[in-house]
Amino acid sequence: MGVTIKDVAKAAGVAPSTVSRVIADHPRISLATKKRVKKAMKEMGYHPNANARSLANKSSQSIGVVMPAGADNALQNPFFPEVLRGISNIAHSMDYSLLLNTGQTDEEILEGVKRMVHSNRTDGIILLYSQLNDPVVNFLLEHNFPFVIVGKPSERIDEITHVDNDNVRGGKEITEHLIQQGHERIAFIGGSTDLVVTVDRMKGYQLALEEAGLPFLEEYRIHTEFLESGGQQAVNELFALENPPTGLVVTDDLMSIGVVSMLEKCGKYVPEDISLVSFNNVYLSEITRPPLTTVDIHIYELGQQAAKCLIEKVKDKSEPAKRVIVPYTIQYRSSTIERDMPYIK
Amino acid sequence: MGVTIKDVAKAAGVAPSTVSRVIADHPRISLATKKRVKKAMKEMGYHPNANARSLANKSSQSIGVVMPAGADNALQNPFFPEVLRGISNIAHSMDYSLLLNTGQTDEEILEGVKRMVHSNRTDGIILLYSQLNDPVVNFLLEHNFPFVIVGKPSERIDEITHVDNDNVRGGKEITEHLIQQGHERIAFIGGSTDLVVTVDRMKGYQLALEEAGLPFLEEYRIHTEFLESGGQQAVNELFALENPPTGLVVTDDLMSIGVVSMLEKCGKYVPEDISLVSFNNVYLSEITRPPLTTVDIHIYELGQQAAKCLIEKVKDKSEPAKRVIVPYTIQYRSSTIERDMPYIK
DNA sequence: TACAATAGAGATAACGCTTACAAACATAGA
DNA sequence: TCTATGTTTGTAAGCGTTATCTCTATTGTA
Repeated sequence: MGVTIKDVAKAAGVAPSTVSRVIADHPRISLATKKRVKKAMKEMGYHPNANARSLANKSSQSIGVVMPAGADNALQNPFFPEVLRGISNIAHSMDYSLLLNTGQTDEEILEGVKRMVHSNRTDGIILLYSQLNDPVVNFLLEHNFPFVIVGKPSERIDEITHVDNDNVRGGKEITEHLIQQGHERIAFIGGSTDLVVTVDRMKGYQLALEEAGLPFLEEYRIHTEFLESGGQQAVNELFALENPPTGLVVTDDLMSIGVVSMLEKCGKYVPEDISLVSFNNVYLSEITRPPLTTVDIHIYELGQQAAKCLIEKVKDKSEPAKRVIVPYTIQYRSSTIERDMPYIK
Repeated sequence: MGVTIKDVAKAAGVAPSTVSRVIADHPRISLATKKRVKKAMKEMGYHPNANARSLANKSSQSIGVVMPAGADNALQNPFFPEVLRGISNIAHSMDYSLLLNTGQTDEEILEGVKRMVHSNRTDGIILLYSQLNDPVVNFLLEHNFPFVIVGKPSERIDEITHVDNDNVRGGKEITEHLIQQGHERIAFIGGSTDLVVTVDRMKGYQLALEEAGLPFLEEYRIHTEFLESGGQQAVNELFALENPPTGLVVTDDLMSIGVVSMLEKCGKYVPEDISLVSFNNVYLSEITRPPLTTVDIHIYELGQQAAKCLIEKVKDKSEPAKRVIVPYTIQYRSSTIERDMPYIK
């Protein structure tokens, strides 16, 4: 149905291989024929067939993007469309297509990745999450298939190209902000400890506490997804403590919104009764009430960098594993407030 | 590098075509050889090359998904990951891949779609938005390329398969809820009128007002993106009116959160001072404060249906244009409150 | 002037798979 | 025994590109 390279060749009075060379912008081709062929291509509305190209080239000019498994609402996090935008931006500018992979379960994801890789549909893969002992990572590593992780690999970190923020430092700095405002009882609310990002941010939180000589208390740590009503209960318990916290470090803006809401149910207001700091700086954190003081991790750029790294790696398989740290900035807004009450033993 | 069909054929002592037939589950193949070939495939770790397949088949077993242009924050709307999940679910189960297309501008989008179509990389396309006079739609229509719209086409509606909610009725019903609660001065806040969904929901709003004998006032309608600070100003103006509204119909949960926040800046609280109803029922609308009374449009199912329709259409091009209406439900939560104050002329 | 070097373009063989079409084989009916 | 019929498999020609090799002019050099 479509116009093929042969049709163009015939029309331009050259051989198919010549047309191919024109497409590839081969140097050994005279300006005259180049023009003639290009004209013919335009006139006939010729567009190369990507599948044929991929077959001959053994390269698909497309990169796979893997979202975490989510039967739950985690995927509703604006983080994902935003990284996608960043990735898409670079991919587009480099003439790569995006192949998306999602799934309800980890097995489904793995299966999808296997398909992508084995079927030669993609040249490389970007993982939009990083969790402990991920079979997908192992698979990719085993097959020596180019991939990059957005986030920090949970193991074999030196072998895996990844783009990340310095979440430990970010966690530390944002916690310090709370400390500087006079808070001494600061709790931590984060997602699953299987997620590397949670662990890192908590490390930063711990570091800040230690440096300030504040205790790092077990009962001040909550790990929840806020999908189950368990979240509410955990928060309740936190404030039923003898010495409830006055400051909260929450690892995600979306989660923060849930927390603010839960607190209010208990009659606690942010920031009047309790200060809260958060991570990601999605659009929401600006329009919610109160606007959140949050670590802006520059999601869009994370995506861009990931795409860049991957394409480099795809073009030259011998490219060594790299680590790109996208600097964060802190958005100071109004979810925290000065506090001078001293720490009560 | 990879194992090819020939390798398997040799190993199993059959011809390549036989292997191919085994893959395709061709009926005219003896159980014995089928087993033998399958065993060989497994042992050698054979996986068909998708590009070669697509080339021979003239079908790529993959569907393109087009997100709206967004240099702005509109894409951070949880709507998108959610439809994607729905689409992905069906696609996966039917062994289709997902090709994603985004872009900063409308031109970029169009260009991307053209590439997808011309390069034979995709068998069909799902549009995740519907706007007035969309060049993408025209292009697809012109080329008679299978596609479906999530939403309502702005024109040639009978020629375009689309899956949508009854947004007019939804708009009407949710507005009626406000009216039943005694509200008589109800304003409307929505996105651009270029978006069909905005128009439809507004129509429903208007219908409800008219049926209840309430006036449909120009000054009660705001169209904004809430990205520009213009949003704040518009809301200010609304409440500077002689008779400010006591009820608000907002076309999107994300927008609602912005509105609630803006109102609070003006010292107005939802639902105490003003009731608010909304659309979409994303996860956020449940965890925000107050939890929003909102029209649940079943985003996930929209995605599923769209994928199903597209795949049908792809498999049989002569499939007529269809219209699938996913029923909505209303989530009553606590962003509205009874009001008995009568309408003041 | 002769001969190597080189630029420009054609022929042809992959790339891995599908699919008529043909061939081989077995079975049954005459 | 021989043809007719049906089942199972093989052969080979694409699908649309790219890459390699070859051939012919043309240019430069001794």
